[in-house]
Amino acid sequence: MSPRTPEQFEGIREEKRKLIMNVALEHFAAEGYHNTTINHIAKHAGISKGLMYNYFESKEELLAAIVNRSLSEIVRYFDPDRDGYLTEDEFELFVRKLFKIILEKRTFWRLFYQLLMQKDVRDMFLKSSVGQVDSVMAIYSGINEPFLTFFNKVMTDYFNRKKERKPPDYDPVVDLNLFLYTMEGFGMVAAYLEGVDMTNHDKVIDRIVELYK
Amino acid sequence: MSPRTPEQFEGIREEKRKLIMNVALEHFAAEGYHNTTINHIAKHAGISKGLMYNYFESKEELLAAIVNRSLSEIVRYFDPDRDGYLTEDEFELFVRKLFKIILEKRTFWRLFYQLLMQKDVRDMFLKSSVGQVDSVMAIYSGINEPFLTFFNKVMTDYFNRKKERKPPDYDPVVDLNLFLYTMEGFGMVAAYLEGVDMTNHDKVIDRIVELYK
Amino acid sequence: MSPRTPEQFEGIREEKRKLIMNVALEHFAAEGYHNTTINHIAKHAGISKGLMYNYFESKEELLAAIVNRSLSEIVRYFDPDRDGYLTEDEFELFVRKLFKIILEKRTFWRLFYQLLMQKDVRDMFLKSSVGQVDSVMAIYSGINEPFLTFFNKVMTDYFNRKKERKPPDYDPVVDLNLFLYTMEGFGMVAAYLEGVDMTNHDKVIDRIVELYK
Amino acid sequence: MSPRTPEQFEGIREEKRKLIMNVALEHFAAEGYHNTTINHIAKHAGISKGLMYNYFESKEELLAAIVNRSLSEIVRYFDPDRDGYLTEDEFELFVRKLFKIILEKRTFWRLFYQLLMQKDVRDMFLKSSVGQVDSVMAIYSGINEPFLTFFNKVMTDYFNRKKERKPPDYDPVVDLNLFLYTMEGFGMVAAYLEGVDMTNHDKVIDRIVELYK
DNA sequence: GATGAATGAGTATTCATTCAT
DNA sequence: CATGAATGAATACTCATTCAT
Repeated sequence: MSPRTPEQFEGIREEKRKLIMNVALEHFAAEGYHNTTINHIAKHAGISKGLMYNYFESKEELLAAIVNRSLSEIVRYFDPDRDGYLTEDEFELFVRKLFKIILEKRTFWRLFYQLLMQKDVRDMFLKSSVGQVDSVMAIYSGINEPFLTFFNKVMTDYFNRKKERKPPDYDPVVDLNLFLYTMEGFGMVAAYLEGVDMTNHDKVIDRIVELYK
Repeated sequence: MSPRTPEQFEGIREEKRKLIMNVALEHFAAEGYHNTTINHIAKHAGISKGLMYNYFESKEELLAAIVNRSLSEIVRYFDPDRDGYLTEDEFELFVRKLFKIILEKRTFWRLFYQLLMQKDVRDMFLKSSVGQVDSVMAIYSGINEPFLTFFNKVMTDYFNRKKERKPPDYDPVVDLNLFLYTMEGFGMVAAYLEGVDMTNHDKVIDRIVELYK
Repeated sequence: MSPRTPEQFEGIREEKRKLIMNVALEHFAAEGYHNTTINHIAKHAGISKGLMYNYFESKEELLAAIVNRSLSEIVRYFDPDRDGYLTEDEFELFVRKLFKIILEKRTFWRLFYQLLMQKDVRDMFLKSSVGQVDSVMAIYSGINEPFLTFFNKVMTDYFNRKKERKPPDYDPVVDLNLFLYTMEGFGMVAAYLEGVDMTNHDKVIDRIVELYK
Repeated sequence: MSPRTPEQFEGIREEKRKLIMNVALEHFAAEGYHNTTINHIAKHAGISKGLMYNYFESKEELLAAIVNRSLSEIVRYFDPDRDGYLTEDEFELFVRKLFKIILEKRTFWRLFYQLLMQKDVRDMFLKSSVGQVDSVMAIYSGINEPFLTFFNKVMTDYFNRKKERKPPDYDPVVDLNLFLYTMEGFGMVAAYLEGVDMTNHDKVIDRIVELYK
């Protein structure tokens, strides 16, 4: 019955924010951003519409918070030693990690690809564009430019170094592109095919590692 | 001064229909289906809102008409001799054709991927789902089930036959999946990266053919 | 192949007008005035929307034409010798005629009662109101004031004269009102009850005659 | 400054609902259901269009709420001891009550008859139809089937029993029909004739009681 | 903090009517 | 005479956002 400390209040606030974001992610991913009403989210989060606006300035800001949270998480997930040098084994680890996170966070990816495809929403995030690395990655840039630059550099470097182990006609840029296409194609399918049959996706991963390591 | 003949009317209708569909495709692809208002389309097509409804029963029907038109075109595009047997050279031809159409119809694909990502819109088209072949293809099924079944069969057959030319540990299902992922990833990137650098995409195609032929 | 004479043209025009009016009546009565579109009528009459406006200046005018035609018909139907004196036998004849026409022209009455109930439509017809005689009759006034005045006078006169044959407490105004209510209630039920059971309506008529003759 | 209690909210809701329904009834009755726009109602109720939809899901639902409220009231009004037996005095009471309510709720009846006459609106309410008892009553059935069945039974029973007190050629079905026609005719006239002269309606009631008791 | 009543700009759609041919 | 393409004002309904309590 003793009055709550400021820390407790802060804790409660943080919990509520998380709750709202989780509920919103669920519905944004399932029904689409435009089709999900604030009312709907509030109701499912067990709070009032008004309170929503106490936690988030707008529907857009709510979306941004969700995307940023998940992307940060992903960036953290790949937080390497940042030495900028990817060994073959580190590459394999990275690929396997990437697949793991794609399959684990399917709900978020469903939302993410959806956003990627809608100009107005994309514009919220996408500020600058970057050369080699592609659109899925580019969306980071609005949020985590340093990571993207880093990723770009490391990957290009890795594929360039492969040249030594490959036939003379080997083109690292082509290989990098193919690798990225494959990962993205997989991501999209994994995110969107409802009952995606992943029984043999282990073999697929092995094959990718084999092809691009 | 003499009244218009039925042929003239038909001509006018056909022209206007095309005009509206083209304008709508442009805007659906660029701004998103939900964000493109009928008003906007009408204005850009230089007609009144009311006339839109003389040609299309609803916004949904307009979208359906656009998608059906393009998909039919694509199906026709791949209309083979239908002997169900894909030789290696036919496979190569098919891949090159696929790339060609992806790059030629980027506007449509931009719309298409967008639709794929939005549950409510997807539900308009997606009726039945099919085993092996993935989501991008599955959307055909609502429209051209026979083609999809055919495509599925032919591709599976082709990759199975490759087994003879490959090492003993070769797994055709894995290879087919990788191939599809790559194609889809490429499609998405091509459709979405605004100024996608396709300077070396010929080499990419060559490499794909090399990998999956 | 000889060119049509002006009379023939006029005849064709008259036929088309009738056709349109009949089709329109059918649909106005069944689906309601506001729910029946000009397009619908034109299509069912086998002509173009434009031509409709060659025959009738507006939807309203079409409705007015229909109502006027039918009411005139009814007025003509009751066209008496206009001596203003209704004998008991003439009264009975009149009642039986009234029932006959109600049952024969149910489609029209359905429309008529519908119009009666909608202020905006009623206002098209109803100009002046009249004392004793009620609303169904009052609607005539906009169209056939003389008939209504006549009807009013004759009926009042008839019921007044009945006083001699009735008990001392007999009130002709009350009786006239009751008579009119009954006729109107019957009219409404006959017009509106889909499969109105009229098997014993002969007995009902007999009884009305018996009561009010 | 303290937040409103749920009871306060409920109170506000109830008041506003009533307000909207009353305003809507007024306008529906006067201008017709189709001619009364949501905008119009909102403006006259002093609220925004949007708020309307906070209280009623649609224009149709608003109408249904109005009709149901009034019909329930009427059913309650006639809620007898439900012994199913109508004595002569109870019949007289019932008739007088009926007239009373018709004259008191003229606005509602104006709407009601109007609805009865419009197929599309009627279909909203009219589910099942019933034998003897007529259309005005039949509209109850969608809402209060038990009451209608009860009414039907009691009335038929009452008129059948009268046979004993009447001449041998007395036909109760005919008499019941006539009675219903008269009541309905009166209802319609009362509802619709703007300045209906009801100065002598007491005598009319007396006469009806005299005729059908 | 918390509520949900209230707002209003926006959106798809309808339909009587006009008019070039 | 005849057609139906074209118009535009009107209409029901939605939803993010505000705000009094």
